[in-house]
Amino acid sequence: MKEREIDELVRGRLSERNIRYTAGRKALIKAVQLAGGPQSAAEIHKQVRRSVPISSLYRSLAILEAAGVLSLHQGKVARFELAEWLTGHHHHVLCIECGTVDDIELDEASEELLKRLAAEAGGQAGYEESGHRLEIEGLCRRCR
Amino acid sequence: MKEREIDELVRGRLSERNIRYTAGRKALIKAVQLAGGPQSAAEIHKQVRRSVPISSLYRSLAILEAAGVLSLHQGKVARFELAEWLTGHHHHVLCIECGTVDDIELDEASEELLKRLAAEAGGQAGYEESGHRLEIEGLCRRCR
DNA sequence: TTCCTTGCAAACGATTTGCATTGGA
DNA sequence: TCCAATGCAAATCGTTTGCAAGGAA
Repeated sequence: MKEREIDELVRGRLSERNIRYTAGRKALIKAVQLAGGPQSAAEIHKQVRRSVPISSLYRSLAILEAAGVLSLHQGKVARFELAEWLTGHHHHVLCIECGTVDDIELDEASEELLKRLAAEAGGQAGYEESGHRLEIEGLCRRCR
Repeated sequence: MKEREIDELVRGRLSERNIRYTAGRKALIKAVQLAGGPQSAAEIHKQVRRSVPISSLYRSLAILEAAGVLSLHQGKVARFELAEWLTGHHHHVLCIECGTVDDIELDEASEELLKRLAAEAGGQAGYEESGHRLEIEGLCRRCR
């Protein structure tokens, strides 16, 4: 999708919600779009420092996320787990409501499938695959 | 793997590196192990507040991670991307060397497979699956 | 004795908030 | 005009560090 289209879609979504699509926000969206992967506030700020002060940057990120224009690829608190040589290879399920993260193990066939799929897709992207992880999002039992 | 075994493995790994396996660290490992999923420093601290002050907690987390006993499931800076209704559904490839993150799209068949696999596995874990993401790690072209 | 680890307090960096001001619909 | 957005500075939160004291090898 090209810049112009995204721009129009974002403008529409925001105006429905009485949120203004100002020059600063436009710059911010453009920076994220051009990056080609998830960006931190600092990285975005690097691209828009002249036009957007850091406080507005953070405020706009929060507003745009709440409006569904941006999505949070990973949160800001570090999370630790036992290394895989202690736990065995596994994946995660995350509750979108309460934030719980549970470990899950796939059955052997699925794991084999996934491994092959990851190696294949990684290869096509020009990467020499060395690992993969699957994160499944949803509502946990308690939040349902 | 049971608590006792993990304990021995950790003790071994640490002693090789001249790192002491103190009561506080043991408590910390136990807390992570019992949690069943990646834990934040705050969550771990909740379990060991009587015995481990927050500064020691953070220090031990860093030491244990460097020793390969803990692994960081997600870092501490928030990262944003455009929502999927703007970009289309996609996944990520990460270079373990330079940290680049690239978006990739799977072919339809693989995506279908993955979607089914995620819904299935999420369901078994008691989650009502609403999404999934695959992160593939490896070496990018430039780093190879 | 040696040196890793601890515990407290101070320092830090990232993020948030209060408030007066600006600017778009 | 009205209310969202801005910009600065102060506050806050999670995390890190300095340093003196404690404890294991």
